[in-house]
Amino acid sequence: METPSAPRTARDFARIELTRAILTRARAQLADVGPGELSVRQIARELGMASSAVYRYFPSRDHLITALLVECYDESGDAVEAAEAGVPRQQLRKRWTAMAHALRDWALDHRHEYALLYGSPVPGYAAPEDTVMPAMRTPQVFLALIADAEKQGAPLGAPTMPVPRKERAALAPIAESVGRPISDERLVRAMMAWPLLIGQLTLELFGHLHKGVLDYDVHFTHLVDRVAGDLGLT
Amino acid sequence: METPSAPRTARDFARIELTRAILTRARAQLADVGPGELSVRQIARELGMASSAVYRYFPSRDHLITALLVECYDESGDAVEAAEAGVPRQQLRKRWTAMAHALRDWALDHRHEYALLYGSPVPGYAAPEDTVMPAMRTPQVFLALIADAEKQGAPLGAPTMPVPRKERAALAPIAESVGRPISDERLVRAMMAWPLLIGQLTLELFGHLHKGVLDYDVHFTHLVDRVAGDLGLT
DNA sequence: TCTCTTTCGAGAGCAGTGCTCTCGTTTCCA
DNA sequence: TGGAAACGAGAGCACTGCTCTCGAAAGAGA
Repeated sequence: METPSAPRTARDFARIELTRAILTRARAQLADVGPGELSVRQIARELGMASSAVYRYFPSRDHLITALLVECYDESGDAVEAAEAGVPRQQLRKRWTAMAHALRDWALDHRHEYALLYGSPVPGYAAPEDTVMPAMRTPQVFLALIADAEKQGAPLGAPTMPVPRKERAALAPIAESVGRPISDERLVRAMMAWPLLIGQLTLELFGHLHKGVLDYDVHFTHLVDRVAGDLGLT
Repeated sequence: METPSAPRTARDFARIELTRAILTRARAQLADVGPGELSVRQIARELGMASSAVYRYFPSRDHLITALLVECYDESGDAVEAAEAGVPRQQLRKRWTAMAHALRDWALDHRHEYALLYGSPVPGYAAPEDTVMPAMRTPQVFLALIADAEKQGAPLGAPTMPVPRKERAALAPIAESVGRPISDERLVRAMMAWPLLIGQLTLELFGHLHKGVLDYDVHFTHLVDRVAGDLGLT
């Protein structure tokens, strides 16, 4: 599993090259079969090697899938970060809509990968430590945006209800992990925007909503706009 | 697959009994393995029959899973309907919180079943017609509640933004399917509450949020309260 | 440069899967 | 009561993840 810290010998190079090749074939396979149907033997076959040889590089199918998981987290994180970074810092609303639509676009282009990230956990429920950092990238882009809004003193949308003490306590660890000041009210709204985004994409991609009855493009756009208003992003 | 419309012979009775037995064993197996790991052979083994015999009752594993799907939709629908029906009609807020918490409770008690319903689609992406009716039960409870709120003239929470023409057009089919008048603004908010609910449950159950860092009980409660306020449920 | 150890790929094999086909047996219906 | 339909069991096919062994290749230390 572990890559040699400094590739020195020809063997080291061959190893990381083959590791990459395996991951690449796995990704390609993921394009049309879904994480559950991913086959180690098929990958080996496409690479012209014995299936047992793959296990020199990934000790099990689950480890392979885990590697795929961080790769996909990183890729979607890249897409979101790039889209968000392309907008001038003070245009908060546009930064939000850019990242939201970037995530959706990526999801639509990589349905099985999205399922791998945000669908039901596929292996024997193992979320190894390696995955939590890459998984946090997109949420962190979002929270940084929220912190910027706080810093700019962007007024929130119409007030709703006070944040009770218990909820404030529940959110405290998250507020702390951001490392920048965010008002409770703003944080609560942010903590509703994220599952709304994921929930909407999940319902769209997994087809749980009556197919074709809803124009997802315009609905998603409107939904993102509303969230922007709610978060006071102008 | 199809059950005899009127069970008359002993064979008919045996058939529906065995069909039920298979489904029951499948449900039991689903309690601790997840939809993807569901094994026809294992079910046959537990029932003391040859695996080939199962195929007399379900032509394929996917058909079995589909049957499981409608069963789970119905079960969660029952739970939600029961909880919502136990609240006096005019207490709109309580009806909402009751159904939301009922859904979450059911999901927490049936994680794999929830994954089957709202996680990544497990078979070769087939959502047969049989599943759409049961799948609509819970959303329909919710929409009926919204229609009741409209009828009672419950004032919505603080205004946010107007509903653009395109969005109104997109939602038209859904408004129509409800069959009762709902203002655009209210419908839009309802159409945000539902994915928020599903998204929150998905993130909680699939553990995509840093484990243990958030008290899901209190957060979910607060979130549901906020949605209630937003929907004008008092 | 020559050993010695580690790493590698390939092949066979195990236990499991979904699914099909056949072959007697049982059940029902006319 | 005889023919047709449904049934359960078993063998078998093609596939899976994974393990083990074995011979070859590569690197490291002398």
